[in-house]
Amino acid sequence: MKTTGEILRESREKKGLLLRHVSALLDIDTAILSKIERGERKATREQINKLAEILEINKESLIVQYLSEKILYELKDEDLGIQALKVAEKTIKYGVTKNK
Amino acid sequence: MKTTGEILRESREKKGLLLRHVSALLDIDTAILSKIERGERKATREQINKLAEILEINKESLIVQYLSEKILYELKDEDLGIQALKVAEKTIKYGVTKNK
DNA sequence: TTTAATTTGACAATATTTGTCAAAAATAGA
DNA sequence: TCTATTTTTGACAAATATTGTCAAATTAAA
Repeated sequence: MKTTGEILRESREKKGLLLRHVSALLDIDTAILSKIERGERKATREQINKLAEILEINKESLIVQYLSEKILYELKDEDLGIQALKVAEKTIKYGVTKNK
Repeated sequence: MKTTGEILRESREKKGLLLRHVSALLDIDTAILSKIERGERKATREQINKLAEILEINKESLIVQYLSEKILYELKDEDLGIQALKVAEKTIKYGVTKNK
C-alpha cells in the first residue's frame, strides 16, 4: 500500500507540477510540502482536501490512507495497538458515544 | 464497555479514596482528575500508568480502553473512520513501517 | 447548617504542531 | 562541464492544542 506521501508525489509528478506550484496553491512553503511528500511531516486535514482537488486524486482513498497513518502514529510506541484498534472499531460499529 | 473515566471512578471509590488523595499522588489538581473521571478531559499516558498502579487496575485493559478512546477522538468527525481503522490494522499486522 | 468533597469555568503554563527562511544539495539543460 | 532551477535540510519562530492552577459554586454527608 502506498503512503500518503507517495501518493502525493506521484500524482504531482504525473501532472508535471513543481513543489513550487502546489505549495503556492496550498499557501505554504515548498519546504513543508517536500517534507509531507517524504513522510517527514504530516499534512493537515485541510491540506489533504485541497491536495485531492489540486492533484485530482480520489478523495476517499487519500483520506483513508491519511487517517490510517495518523492512527498508526498515535500507536507507534504501543504494544496494545491492535487490541485498541479492535475495541475502537467495535465502538464505532455499535455507535456508542459516552464521552463529551 | 466501560469508559476509561468510569473505570477510574469506580476503582477509586471501591478503594475508598478521594479525588484529593489520588490527585496528590498524580501531582495534579483535583479538578483535572474530576474531569478525567467524567470524560471531560483525557489523561496523559503517564497518568494512566500511575493510575493503574495506584488503583490496582489491570494495566492492559485500562490501556486498551484509553488508547481506543484516543483513536476514536481522532476520528470523531470522520465518515471514513472504520475504513481507516481497517487499513491501520492491516498495516500493523503486516509490520509495514515506511514513514519516519 | 456547616464541614468536606466535587465540579465548574476562566485563564496560565507548557508542549506540540505547523510554518518560515536561508543555505546546501541534487537535478536537468545548454 | 557550468549554471539555472528544483528540492532538501535544519535552525528557529509562530500558531495551536493540551495540560494545568486557582477560586468560587455546587453537591453530599455528618
